[in-house]
Amino acid sequence: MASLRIATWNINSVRLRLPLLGEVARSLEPDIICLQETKCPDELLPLDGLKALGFPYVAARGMKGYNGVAILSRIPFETRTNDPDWCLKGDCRHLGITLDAPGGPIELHDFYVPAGGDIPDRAANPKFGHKLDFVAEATTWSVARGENRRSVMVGDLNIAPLEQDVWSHKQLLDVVSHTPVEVAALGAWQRAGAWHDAVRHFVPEDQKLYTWWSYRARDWLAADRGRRLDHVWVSPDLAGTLRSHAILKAARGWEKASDHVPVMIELAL
DNA sequence: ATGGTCGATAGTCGA
Repeated sequence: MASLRIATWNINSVRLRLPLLGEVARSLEPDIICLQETKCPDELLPLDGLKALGFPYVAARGMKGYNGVAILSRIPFETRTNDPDWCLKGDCRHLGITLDAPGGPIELHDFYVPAGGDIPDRAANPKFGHKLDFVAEATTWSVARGENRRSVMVGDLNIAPLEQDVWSHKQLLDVVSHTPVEVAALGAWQRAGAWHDAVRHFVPEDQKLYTWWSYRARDWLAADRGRRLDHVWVSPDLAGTLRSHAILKAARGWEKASDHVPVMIELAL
């Protein structure tokens, strides 16, 4: 049995937080790290620094200022090239690879779903419409592709689907990230791919679970008003290989922290 | 108490 550890982290600037990425690598010892919000054009990616952390294989889809995803790996992979340009915006929110994993290839998708702005109304707020359109497109894409096999999907999905994925279900019903329309959309996407929630596999649904705490809180730890926005999903055939999970909450308390913390799952292949 | 704090960027925009 070989172990495969896949982590996901909204790093909120890969250039600013390259040292913290090293801390993540040392803390979790992942084989693969999927990043979101790298905020870095590909030609400015600190490639040597990333490789020096122990990840010789790197793929990135970045742009100036906003968004951006990247995948770092200790094992070889091929980058997928024909996946959709979501909402035809060219905005660097998805990167897919095929991993040369133990026991055969594994398809891995790294997503950064639009945050959706502040007002949960498509007419009043185009960003919210974009978010819903993005998830709907991804759902349609999943339906067309049929049931996933040996596939993993990670990322900042910017939706906290379960009541215990937010600090107060009632108080966040009208807050973008936890509105019923978003939760329904994410559920449709998940069902379309028959995806298995790999973190809730280990943590019962009646237990609070967060991966993000706002920068705006006076004391994020004391207030603990978090949300679970970052997810790892696996295809049904991989559910039985799930061995462990980790949510690196300590990373939120680091100097110059991202507002998201790394999430990791371990497969026994 | 509708605020608050970040990052990229060079005025604000996005989160």
